[in-house]
Order: sequence, then C-alpha cells, then structure tokens
Amino acid sequence: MPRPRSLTPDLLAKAALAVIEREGPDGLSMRAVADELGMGTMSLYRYVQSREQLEALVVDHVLDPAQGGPDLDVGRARSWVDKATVLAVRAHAVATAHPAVAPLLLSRRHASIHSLRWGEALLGVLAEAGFAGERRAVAFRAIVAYVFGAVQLQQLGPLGGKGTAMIAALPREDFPLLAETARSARKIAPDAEFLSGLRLVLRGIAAK
Amino acid sequence: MPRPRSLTPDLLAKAALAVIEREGPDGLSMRAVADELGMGTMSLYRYVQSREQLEALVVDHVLDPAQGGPDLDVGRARSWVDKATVLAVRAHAVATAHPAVAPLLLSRRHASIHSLRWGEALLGVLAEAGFAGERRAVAFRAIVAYVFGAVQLQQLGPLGGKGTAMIAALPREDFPLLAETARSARKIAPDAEFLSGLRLVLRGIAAK
DNA sequence: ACCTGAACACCGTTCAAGT
DNA sequence: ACCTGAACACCGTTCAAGT
Repeated sequence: MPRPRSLTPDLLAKAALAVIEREGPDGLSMRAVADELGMGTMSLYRYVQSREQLEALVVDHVLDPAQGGPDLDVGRARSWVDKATVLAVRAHAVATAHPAVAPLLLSRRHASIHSLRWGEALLGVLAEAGFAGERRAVAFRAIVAYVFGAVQLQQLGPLGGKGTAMIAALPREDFPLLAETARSARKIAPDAEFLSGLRLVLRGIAAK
Repeated sequence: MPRPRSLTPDLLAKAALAVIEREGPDGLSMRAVADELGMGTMSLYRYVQSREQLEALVVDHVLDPAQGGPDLDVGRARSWVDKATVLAVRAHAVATAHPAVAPLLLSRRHASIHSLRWGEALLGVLAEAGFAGERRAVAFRAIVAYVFGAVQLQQLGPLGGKGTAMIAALPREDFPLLAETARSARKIAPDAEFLSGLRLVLRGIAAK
C-alpha cells in the first residue's frame, strides 16, 4: 500500500511563505522550510525538483486569486483605461502586501500560471479596446514594464528600504534635485504614487 | 615601508566583470574573482568589505561614463522629450550591452554614484521643462520604473531568455493573445520595442 | 512509497598567522 | 602593511539506506 503523501504543493508554499515573512527573503532555504514543516531536508525533494521550483510554488500561491492574489474580473470598470488600471493596481497590491516576497515575484513570475492569466486578461482589455499587432504588444509590455519596475523601485525606494539612507545622506549641493524629489516623494503614499504614474502611462497609450 | 597596494577598485571591478561575462551572473564569487586575479580569496577583503560592496564596484564601473557607461550630456537634443529619450536609451543600452550584469544593475544601481548622477540629469531635464514638486516626482519615477522594468522584462523576455520556451509551449487555446503577442514581439527588435514603449510613456507625461 | 542522514561541492566571512 | 590558509557556519543537491 502506498503511504499517502503528507504534503500538498499548497502546504509547501505556505511553509516557505511563513519562512520568508519571518526571516526575510534571504532566510529562505530548503533546510529552513523543512524545519518549518518538521521534516528532514531531503523530504522536500519528494514534492519539488529544486529550490527554483519551490520558489515558483511560492509565487504561484501568492498570485492565486483563490488565495488573495489578483482577481481578473474587471466587470464593473467602464473604459479600457479603467479596466487596465484595475488589473495593474491589483498586481501592484499583491507585491505591496508581501514585500518580502516581492524579489521572488520579480524573478519568477513568468513561471506562474496565474501570472500568465493576468497577462492574458490585460491583453484582452487592450484587444477589446481595438489594439492589435505590434501596437498591442508595445502597449502591453509598456504597462507590464511600468508595473514591475514600480514594484522594484518600491523595494529600494524612498520609503521602504535601502535607498532612503543613501539619498538622505546625499551631498545636497551635488544632487539638489534628487534631494528635493526624495523629500517630495516622502509626502506621497506609495499607492497613490503608483496610481499617478500608471495614469501617465495609460494616457500615453490612449493618446492618438 | 608600506608595501604598495597591488589592486585598485577599477582592477577589482574588471576582474569581477570578467568572471561574470565568462561564467554568468551566478558564477560570481569571492573565490572566483580571487582566482581571476591570482590572489588568495581573503586578499580581496583588503579592498572591499563584503561581496555586496564588490557588486557595487561592478555596477559603478559599468555605469561610469569614462568606461562606456551612459554619457549624461544631452546638449544636442532639442525638446525635453528628446533629452529624456537620450538619457533613457543610454541607460537601457548599458544593460543590453552587459546582459549578464543586468541583474546586478537592477539590484544595486542605487548604491552607484553614477546612477545617482543619471537620475539627477533626468530630473534636470524635467525641471527645465517646467515640472516641479509632486508632478516632477511622479514623472521621474514613472520613467525610471519603465526603464528598469523594461530591462527586467528583457531578461526573461520573449527574445533573451527563460520566458521563451515557456510561452512557446503555452496551450494555445488557453492563452491565445499571449501566444499571438509572443509572435508579434519576436518580429520587433528589443531596442525598437524599448523606444516605442518609452515614447508612449513620455507622451503621457507631456500630455496636458 | 515515502522519508531521511551522511556526504559532496560549494558559499561568505572571521581569525590568527605568515612575510 | 599587505597577503593568506585554515576553519566556521552556512548553502543546494546526490546517494544509499531506513521504515
């Protein structure tokens, strides 16, 4: 009789997520996840072929609409700009909600089925709006680049992280504008800033 | 008599760069760089406090205008849009020229003085164009997010990397638009795509 | 069938020692 | 002053063995 598997991909992802949220992004290791589950390290390899695959599991879990990931239904939005905004904001919200997972999100989102579904949904919005061929491809990639560039910026950015101390310590006379911008940016909430930037990008795409 | 130091930061950066270009981004290690230089591993710690600092040295070297990094002089461009385009394209070109260094560029650019100078230059262009306060901060960050998001996308993107196989293997009926876009995107050169997207972003910022 | 400890080939970094 | 080997506390992963 085969013994039943004691783990599901979902349980594995949850354990890895717990490690990341407790120890930070660098705290993730096969050994740490195994400890979290009370198993030997090598037992994980029953469920996952490599650390890379475990990371993909985490990303997939976080992006799962059934687990708090971005819902792809934009039914209520009227214009295509509103619909695209909803999708972009939801993707951004996921990264903001799990800052410690963001690095993984940036490096492994392409391996997640939910990320692909999100992309397909965004392309659907653009297609419905009449974009096709190369124009649609460029618009799509511009939005995606902005969304994930913004997530990345937020990781270092004036508010969250490592950039702050650096910029605050700038010799004011060498970088007057950067210093002033850092002060300006500190007054605006990251979500509002993301939305404002997104509006600019979408406006550029909408403009004839 | 103090023995003369046998290394400069520049030589160190060059050795690390050589390792990265030869072995790929993951091949970088203190031991590998020491080998490259024919020294003991620990000798590197005479010049650098940590691996992180060595990575910063590499980024700084790659972004140094005197070493092929992005020139900040936009004298010939006429409109602010043209000037911003020149700066953005040059930053993108550096990442494209050293694809193996791009991950480092993305994660450590904030620690580089040349990156700060580039930012200050871009802010100067926006300031000259009449942008101020919050509006300037948002425009600035939108451009930066797009530029580095695009670099990141190019790392995985339909052309370069790991994304390709994945997208090519997509079940066509589940992701018709993604599949079609991948085909569309394959026909357009990455540099042209970057430029087209950048134009959209800048157009959105310029629009009243 | 499922789980595991020992072992291998790596890391970055501390420390005490060599010249 | 400059350089270094040994050692420590980690990694991911292979393999042969336990139940």
